[in-house]
Amino acid sequence: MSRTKHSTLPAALDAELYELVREIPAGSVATYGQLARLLGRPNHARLVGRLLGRAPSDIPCHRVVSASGRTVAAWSAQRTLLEGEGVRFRPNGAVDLRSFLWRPGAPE
DNA sequence: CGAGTGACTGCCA
DNA sequence: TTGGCAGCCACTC
Repeated sequence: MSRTKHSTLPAALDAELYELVREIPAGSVATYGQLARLLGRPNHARLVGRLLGRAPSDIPCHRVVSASGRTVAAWSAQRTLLEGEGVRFRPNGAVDLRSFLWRPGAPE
């Protein structure tokens, strides 16, 4: 186990998170808190963000935004990628979650 | 072991 | 609608 015994979180958490993000269809977005909740850790939204930052390029982490619909400030390409999938942004620079928020289990 | 930091969230003025 | 504040957890110094 590379992970030290001091870790309070299961090592499988990151693997589950990556699979979850892969389930997000193009043209939809999810929030950090939403993913954290699906993982059974509603308070770990910040951890989700950290894991996504360390996530491999195979993960469409650009489909994850904050609860306000705000994209990563230091990641200008994220907005470009989302727009390329059909996601529209509001004048204030935030995603219109009301229309593009991913709904697990719902038909596309 | 304490303090600071961060791809966050929800409540309140 | 916008902005400020506290709570949250893991990592780094």
